[in-house]
Amino acid sequence: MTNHVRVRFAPSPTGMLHIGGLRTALFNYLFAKHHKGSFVLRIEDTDQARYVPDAEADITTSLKWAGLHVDEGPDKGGKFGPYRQSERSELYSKYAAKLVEDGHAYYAFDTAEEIDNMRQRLQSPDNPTPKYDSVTRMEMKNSLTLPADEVKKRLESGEPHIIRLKVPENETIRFDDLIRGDVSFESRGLDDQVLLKSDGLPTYHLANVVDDHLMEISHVIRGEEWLSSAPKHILLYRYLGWKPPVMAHLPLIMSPKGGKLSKRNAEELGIPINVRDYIAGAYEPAAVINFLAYLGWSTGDDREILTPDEMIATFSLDRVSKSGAIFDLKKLEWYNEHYLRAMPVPQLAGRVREVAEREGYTGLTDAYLETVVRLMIERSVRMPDIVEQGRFLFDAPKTIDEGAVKKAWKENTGELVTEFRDKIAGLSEAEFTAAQVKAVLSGVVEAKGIGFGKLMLPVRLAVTGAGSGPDLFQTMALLGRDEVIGRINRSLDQLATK
RNA sequence: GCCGCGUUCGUCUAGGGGUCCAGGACGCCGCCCUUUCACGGCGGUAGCACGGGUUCGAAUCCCGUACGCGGUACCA
Repeated sequence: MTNHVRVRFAPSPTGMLHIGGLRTALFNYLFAKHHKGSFVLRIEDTDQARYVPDAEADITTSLKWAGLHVDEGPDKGGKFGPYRQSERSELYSKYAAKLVEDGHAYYAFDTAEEIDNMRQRLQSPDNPTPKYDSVTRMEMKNSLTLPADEVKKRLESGEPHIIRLKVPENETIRFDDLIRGDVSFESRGLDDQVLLKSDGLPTYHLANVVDDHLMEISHVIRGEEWLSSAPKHILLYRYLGWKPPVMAHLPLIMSPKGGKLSKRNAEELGIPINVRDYIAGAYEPAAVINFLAYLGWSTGDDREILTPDEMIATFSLDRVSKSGAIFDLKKLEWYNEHYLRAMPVPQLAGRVREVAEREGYTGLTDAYLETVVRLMIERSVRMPDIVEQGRFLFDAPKTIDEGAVKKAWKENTGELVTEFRDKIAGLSEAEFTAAQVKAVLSGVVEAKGIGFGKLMLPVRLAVTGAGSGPDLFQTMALLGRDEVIGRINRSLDQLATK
């Protein structure tokens, strides 16, 4: 298994890259890197109707963001290209024709209506979705039922047609899945899968088999939603005379509400569904990757935080679980906090600057921003929280928390705060340090013989507008004497007129 | 309906016949730290779906049931 491991991530550009897709990509990537193999990106754009022009760029951007670098792909090239299926269409029709020639596939001329009619005719409570299969194909319009010369005539006249796989009537198809072990299907339960569509393009089933073989893919690692069609793929490998790659079907990522994680059942829970939403939400890629890695996989020891290298070193498919994993946003947030706090302050400050400037807080020094980061980091989940939760460090509060005022602002509070203000006004800007300001406040408190909080809380309210937050004295020192005094004056006015 | 795959704390999981009256992490709860909040530290809550086997012994093996999920397209 250590020989020439080649895996692929093969998304179809029908929409933005899904978080579940990123997890599939991650597992492929980790497996490839663990075995010193290749990670291939292949774009499965065989569905003209659902094609989304921006999707491929989104996939590429998302993988880069996550740090999953591809060894071969549309942008990167490689000796197995092209890596877009739309650029390989002749290949598929060639193999489809060969399959027909060998008697393992056949031409079908049925219109959509005719297939519909068949389904309606055969539909019953016992069989709600009749298939085009080994029993019904003999009553349809195809090269198995039509005389050879008529088939030829139809083909030559350019009549729209498709190619279907001729699934054997009664056979057990089994394969060994690396995650699930021995899996078997009865061929009678399979339909005669369409291989080549009437637009001349292949379906996923044909295309993935042809490409995986031609690209020398050693392991197919994909979501469990593909397990049911795996036997058809096994059949195709056999009929084409190829050795199938090793299969591994990953457990699905589920919504806390049940079912596959999808836009509908995730976004209302605050779970971003597309990778681009994580990027926009400023999640830490390392956190998302660490979180995703543990969704269906574990190291077997007690580690929770892993660097990419550690993941690569430890990863193995036999430690992937079989059952679906529910997406836990709280755990992702825990990971995100962890990685956020592990980041060097100057680096974080640089990123905070971008957010701050976008909101109009310009002209701030690096030193200022770095202090903001130190003050806010312990109470932020994502980077932009530093600005959102710490807005009072950028701007005077527009409002003062009503509830906190009710609790902390008593009869004589105004006078106390006024006295504190007058005292700090006597400090020079240079003297206006956290320690000094704290000493001033302590002095007032002691002189009045009251509790520390009786004055500290009102001052906090007056300066930040909130009843809680980072250390008040460091906050005031950062803001500076004049700003603090200005805010206190405005708050005093505001609270006096109530 | 049929086919397939699953089922250990609320969640992610460890566990691959005795060392498990089941371990870790997130969450939740409590205490400590702090004359704010948060961080941090400490502690706690909580689980082998059910029923039959096999075995001296089962969370671990087998069968069945229930439940969940996936598939059942000229979509991937």
